[in-house]
Amino acid sequence: MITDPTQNPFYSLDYLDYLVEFVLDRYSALFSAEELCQLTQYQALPQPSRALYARLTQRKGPYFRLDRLRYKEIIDTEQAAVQLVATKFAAWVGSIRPDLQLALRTKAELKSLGVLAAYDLEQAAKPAIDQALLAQHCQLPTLSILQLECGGLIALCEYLFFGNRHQTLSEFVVTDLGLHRYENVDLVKSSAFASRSMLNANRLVDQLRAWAHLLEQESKTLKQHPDETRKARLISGLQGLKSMVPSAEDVLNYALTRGLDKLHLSLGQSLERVGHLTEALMCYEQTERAPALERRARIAFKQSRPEEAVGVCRAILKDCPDPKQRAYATKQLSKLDLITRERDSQRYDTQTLNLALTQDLSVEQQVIAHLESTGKIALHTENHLYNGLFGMLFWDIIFAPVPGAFYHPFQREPADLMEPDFTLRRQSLFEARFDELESLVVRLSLLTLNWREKQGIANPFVAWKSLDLATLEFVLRLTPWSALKAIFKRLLSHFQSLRSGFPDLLVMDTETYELIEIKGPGDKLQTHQIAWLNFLADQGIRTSVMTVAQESSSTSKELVI
DNA sequence: GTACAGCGGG
DNA sequence: TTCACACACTCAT
DNA sequence: GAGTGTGTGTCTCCCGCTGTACCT
Ligand SMILES: [Mn+2]
Repeated sequence: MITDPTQNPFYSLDYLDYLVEFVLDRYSALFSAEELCQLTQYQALPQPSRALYARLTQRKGPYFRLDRLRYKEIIDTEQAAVQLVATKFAAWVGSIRPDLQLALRTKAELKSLGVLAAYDLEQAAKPAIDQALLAQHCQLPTLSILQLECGGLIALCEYLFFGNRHQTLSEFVVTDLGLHRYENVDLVKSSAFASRSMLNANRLVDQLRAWAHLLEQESKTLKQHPDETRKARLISGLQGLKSMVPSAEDVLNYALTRGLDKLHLSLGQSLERVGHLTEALMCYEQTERAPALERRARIAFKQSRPEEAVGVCRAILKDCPDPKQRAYATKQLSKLDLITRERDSQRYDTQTLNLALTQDLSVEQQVIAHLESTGKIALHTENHLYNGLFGMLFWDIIFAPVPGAFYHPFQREPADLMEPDFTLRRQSLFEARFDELESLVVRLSLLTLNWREKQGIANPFVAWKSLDLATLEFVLRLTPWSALKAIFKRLLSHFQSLRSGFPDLLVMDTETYELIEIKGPGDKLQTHQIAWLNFLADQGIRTSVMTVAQESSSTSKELVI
């Protein structure tokens, strides 16, 4: 904890000071001379000015009415503001911006000044009022308006600190209030960025992804409501964006690789949607991330280059772990008689249940209620169950201070979690843990210990609210280690694509449990669900798919196996 | 008058 | 400002 | 039936205030 925001009126300033010192300590080599100078100037400001700056940089801004700035830790706001202006951290713009004199006033204020009645604008919308009064050069008493300068400086510090653009200083508040909890990891001088060029590349890719996201939305809109003009603009936007994507340099960090991968997929998908298949293909060729290979194969088929498509499908089967892409490749190749699909027999059970379904509850909840009437306890645990057990039993390894994995105190996961070499970089730790876990006593005690000690702390594998200790203990006790070990190893082999697809329900009887995937009317098994169902069944875990049908007019509830 | 969205504080 | 899942829709078969 | 898109819950807090639009 850095400070207690409920007690310390200067909490906002203390957080900013902490952050600035942190980045100066760790990243001073990445700042330009000008940025360093500004930061030094900031640190030399009198406390009230720094306090005001700390407040304003957290707000949307960048314009603020002096008369609306009231903070209990700042006695003389005007004096603090004057200092900020003197050091160029802010500027007075009230007298040179008549538009702001209007925009920063409320409708009620303009009304009490009598200008609405004078120009017959009582019923107009606020933007229209502002525009009209501005055009009339309407004179009003001048408000002092402060414009924040160097806003980018603190944004840069925040980006350096967190290594991403979605966390901000409010993370400090929320954490010190106990609303978020993060594992305490020794940061071992790890850095989010090793050089300025790496930093810049990350920020650029973040920006490009934001734009690509907007264009992706636009491409969806246009698919529904075609408009040639907007489509042409969209396409040129996509092409422009595509040409701005930096090539993978040698100075890559995990976040940048991931960002680039997602950017290529996003652009590829948008281009595909507007029918520019060749350019989409070029995007997909830039990344290994699923479903790039599948998209490449589909496009090659569409463009009548079956040899190329077949090659891509073979590549999927050769070294891609994603079940969805593998299923696609298998299907295509066997359709062409290029492989003999070893009759991938179904190894899980199926059952059908007729229920009088209602709209107000999910099918899963209704089945749970039905099972309870038969004396069984069912929970909708889905992916949380085995992932949660994994998180509990491997907690300290997930948060092991591997170089480069943790670089600030608010990380919910190691930076390299999704990397293929995540396991390799923790090889000996995993091996030792797998050995220890051979003992049921160790498994149970690790679970209990971590459940108590780590309660509520963020862990990418643990969804605290949807689990409870008794359930996990029950499952741990009743799952043979060989099965659990196999599940964990499969999870570890490619967490990104294998953490999902588990059956919906955990159904517990007195001394057994089973897993049931619920399929309501109109819902079908997905390929990664089939993959897990078969795998779990292979491990000897009772696994089935329950198809729920709307009960016909008869009132009987019957279970047909 | 109410409903709602956005913002800001802790 | 994600991701997983169920569900709805379209098209070609 | 396959492919694609959409809606929902969940994730990364939660409450209160303000300003606006729209309303019987
Ligand atoms: Mn289901």
